[in-house]
Amino acid sequence: MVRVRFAPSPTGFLHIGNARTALFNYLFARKNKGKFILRIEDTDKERSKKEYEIAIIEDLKWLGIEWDEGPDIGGTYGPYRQSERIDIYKDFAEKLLKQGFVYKCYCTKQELEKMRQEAEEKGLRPGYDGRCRNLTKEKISQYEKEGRDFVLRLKVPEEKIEINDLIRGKVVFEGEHLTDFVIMKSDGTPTFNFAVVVDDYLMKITHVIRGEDHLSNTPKHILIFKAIGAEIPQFAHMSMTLGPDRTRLSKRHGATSVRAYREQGYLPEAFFNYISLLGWGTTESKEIFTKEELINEFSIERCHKASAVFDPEKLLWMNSFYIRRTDIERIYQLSIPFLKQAGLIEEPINKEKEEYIKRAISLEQEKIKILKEVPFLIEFFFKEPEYEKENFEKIINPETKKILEEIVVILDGIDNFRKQEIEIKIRDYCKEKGVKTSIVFHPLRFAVSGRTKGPDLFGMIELLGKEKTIERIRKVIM
RNA sequence: GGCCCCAUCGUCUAAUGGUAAGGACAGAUGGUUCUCAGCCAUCAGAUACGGGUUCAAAUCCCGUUGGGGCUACCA
Repeated sequence: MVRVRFAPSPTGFLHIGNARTALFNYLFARKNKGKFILRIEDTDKERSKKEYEIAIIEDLKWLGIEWDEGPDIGGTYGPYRQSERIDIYKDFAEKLLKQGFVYKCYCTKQELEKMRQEAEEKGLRPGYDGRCRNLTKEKISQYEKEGRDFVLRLKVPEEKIEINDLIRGKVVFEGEHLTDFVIMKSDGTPTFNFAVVVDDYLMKITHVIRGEDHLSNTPKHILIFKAIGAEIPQFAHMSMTLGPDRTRLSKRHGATSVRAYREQGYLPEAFFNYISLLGWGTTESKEIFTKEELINEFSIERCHKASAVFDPEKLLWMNSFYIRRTDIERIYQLSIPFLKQAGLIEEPINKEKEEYIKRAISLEQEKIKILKEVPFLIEFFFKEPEYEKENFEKIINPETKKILEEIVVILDGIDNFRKQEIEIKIRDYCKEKGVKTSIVFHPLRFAVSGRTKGPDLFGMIELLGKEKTIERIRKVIM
C-alpha cells in the first residue's frame, strides 16, 4: 500500500511551491490507490501559528486536494501535528542514547560559533568536530554542575550513502562531509530532520516526495532511519519552483501564496491544472486536464529534474480559459463576493436581480481573466457611468448629438425591446442615412456605458432596458 | 569555500541515438466583428560552450561555464 505525505510548516500561507509538492503527492497517491497524509510540522514554536495551519488546510481544500489522514480528521497513525508528538520523539531519542547512536553535547552557542570560525579560517569543513562524543565522566559532571544545557547529536559514521531517487536516479554522498548533527534541541524538542524520520517511520510512509531542497538532507535522514532500525522509504525529489529571476520563488517576486491567487478570483481547477504543468508534462504536450485526467496520467518518472519558473502570465491565461468555459451559474456565485465588495450589489438578491447580474456577467464572460475584474467590467449596469472628459470631447459633438437624438426616437419606438430588434432598427437607420455603422455605434456605446470598450452593443442596450438607455443618451446630448 | 542537483525558444514543455527540433503562454502580423475580448491564420523564437563515443548525438561520456540547493539547537 502506497502511503505518501505532505508536511507543511504552519509559518505562513500555503506557498505555491508547497502546493505543487502537495499536488504531486496527492496525484501519486490517487494514481496508485494509496493514502495521502497531511502532517503539520510545527516544532518551531517561534514561527508556527495556529492560524496558518487553518489557512493551509483551507487552501488545500479549496484546491481540491483531499487527504485520508490528517490533524483535522485523524487516522490510525496520529496525532498528525508534530507538537503533539513530542513524547514520541523523546522516547526514540532516549532509546538511541541508550543504544549509543547519539550522545549529549554540552557545547554553548559561543563555542560552536568559535569552532565554525576556526574551521573556516583553516579551510576545513565548517561542521561540528565531535568534541563531546567521548567526554570524561568528570567533564560531564562538571558541565552538569554548571547547569549547561545539552543537545543530542547523532554519531555520524564515515560511510558512503547512496540514494536511488525516483526522479534523479542514483545520487551518492561521500561519507566524510557530514558531521554529527543535532537531533534533539536543548529545549527537548526534536529538530526537523529527526522528527520527519520518526514520523515517516511511524506513519508507514512508503514514498517521500518532496522538494529538491531536501535532497542534501536525505543522507541525514537515512542515517536516522538506520539508527532507529527502520526500513528506508523510496525518495523522489521534485525540482524547485522558481521566480522569474530563477531564484527560489519568494515574497520578493510578488504574490507567492495560494491564498493571494484565490483572493483575486482564480478558479481552483485552473490553479490546480497550471501547477501540475510545472516540472511535468505528457508526451502529447497536452495542457488542459481535469483532476481525474491528471490522476490518470500522472507519473513520477516523467517529473523534470530541472527547476521550473512560475509564470503568472500563463496562469492568468489558463484561468481566463477556464472561466470562458465555466457555466454562468458558477461564475455568478463566485463573483458575488467581489461585487459586494465593490459595493455594486447588496444582499438580499432577489430572483430578478440575480437574473440581471447573470446576464451582465454573461455579456462580459469571455473577457474575464480573474473574478476580481468582474465588478469593473459590468459596473455601468449598476450605476450611472462617469463620462471621462477627454473621451467625451472626442466623441460627443454636434454631429453625433444629432445622430443620438434620432436614435432616441428610434429606440423609443421599439416595442419588443430585444437586441435583434434593436440591431435591425439601428442598422436600418444607418442605411437610410447612408452612414457607416461605426459612426453611430461608437457614440451610442459611449453614451450608454461611458466607455469606448465594452460588451456587445445591442445586448448591452437590451439588458439596460429602454428607459435607462434613453435616459443615459439624453443626459449626454443635453 | 565544501558537498549535492540541474541545463531544449523569453517562460512551461515534447522529442529518451535517426524529426524540417513539435506544442502552449507571452510577442508580432493579418482576418472576423459595433469597440474590447474571443476566435482563426501566419510569422518570429531554443538544444549554454568545448571535447569525445557513434555511420548517426538535444539524447551517451568527460570537461568548462552558468543556475539552484544544503552546509543552524529553521523547516
